[in-house]
Amino acid sequence: MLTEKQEAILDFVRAIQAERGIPPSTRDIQRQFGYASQNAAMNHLRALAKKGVIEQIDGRTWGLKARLVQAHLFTVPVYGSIPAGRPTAEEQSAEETLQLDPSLFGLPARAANRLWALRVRGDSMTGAHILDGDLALLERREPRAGDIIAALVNGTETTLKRLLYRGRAAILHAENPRYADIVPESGLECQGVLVGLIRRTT
Amino acid sequence: MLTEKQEAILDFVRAIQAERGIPPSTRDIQRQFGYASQNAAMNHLRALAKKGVIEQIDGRTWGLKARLVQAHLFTVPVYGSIPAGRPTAEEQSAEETLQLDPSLFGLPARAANRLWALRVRGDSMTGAHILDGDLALLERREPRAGDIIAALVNGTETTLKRLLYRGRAAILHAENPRYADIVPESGLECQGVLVGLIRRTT
DNA sequence: TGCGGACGTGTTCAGCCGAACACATCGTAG
DNA sequence: CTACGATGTGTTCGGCTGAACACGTCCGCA
Repeated sequence: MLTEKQEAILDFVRAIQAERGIPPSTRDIQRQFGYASQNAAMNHLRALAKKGVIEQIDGRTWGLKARLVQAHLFTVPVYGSIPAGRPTAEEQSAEETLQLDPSLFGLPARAANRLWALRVRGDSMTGAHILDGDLALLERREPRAGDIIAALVNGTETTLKRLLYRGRAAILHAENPRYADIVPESGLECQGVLVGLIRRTT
Repeated sequence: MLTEKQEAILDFVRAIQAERGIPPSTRDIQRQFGYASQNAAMNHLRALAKKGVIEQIDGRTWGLKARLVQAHLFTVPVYGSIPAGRPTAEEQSAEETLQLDPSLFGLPARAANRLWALRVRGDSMTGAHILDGDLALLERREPRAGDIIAALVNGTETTLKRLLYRGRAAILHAENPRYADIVPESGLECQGVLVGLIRRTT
């Protein structure tokens, strides 16, 4: 979605805006990244705006929408079940959105735009103490063996499974003996790695 | 403290800043109040700054210092283990504090000062899918049968147990067969009822 | 081989911004 | 009566800002 540079710029804008309320000017960005020209920053801001993550607040100043800045909160989209395709930052398809303090899960600020949440359905992960109705917090990143990941199976729906390797073959293991392991035929599509869990018990 | 005009200006600044994140310029204020001179606004801003309700955010822009806009977040104290006595609102003894959105757990605003959190130790509640290291969110209120509660046993430490009744006698049931039920001798001291759970998996 | 996108330099320009200075009015406290 | 603070007007200035234009590099893709 975002290039590496664009993400760096976005992080900087977010940091400044969270700290002092006002986003950095193009020349602030220029200085921060050592650009010789103000236009380098301008180009990135325009690119970020085209991708919808920032906007021009008062017709001049480039910054994040006010709601996304509040204190040091992340705004995380919550999905019920994910239709085919990767969950992107398009929040249109998100059921709702939720605000949480990243320090709760020990997440660095730059994880902000890689986070999303999934409302867990079914009992396939009860062995890992993840229940129906729980809210799984996921980060879009490369999974490691043993991670619990949200994976796209059958190209239709996203499910939570533990990623294991049998030799070189990846298998998706349900933490419930009533469910069989899934062996992805073609490439494995990982949409996120579990980093946190939120449960409502009332 | 503030004059009538100053209060009007302050309200306007607050409104604009809440809406778009960036406070109005002196000329915005001038237009809003129909001043013929920008200096009228400047004078008021300087007066407000002298009284401490406003400051210069980035060396130029005048705006509110406090983030009075901050969503509807609860500040919840987090305890490791609770020493004897009831966990009160004194946050001095809290290990840390945590900010969360009450809507995450479907809690009404008036629950704010009844909430606290406990860092779970031990495996006595794994049957209820509550693990060592989890953060249990609790509300101080009268428990009902079947609730998972934080109870003070032996007058020394707080543990999480399920509250059951055998006839009229209350028993504290660990959701783990390796732990025996506890039958409180004297009155049962309930410090909170489990309303939510937060787990960090990384 | 050519095209376009990401990325970056160098420069100029019009507009907005805070700041300052000079000055006026009014009511109130000493 | 005087001094002062609150409230304004009118004007000017230097600095910062976003925007635009021209130009250049690198890399992947058709």
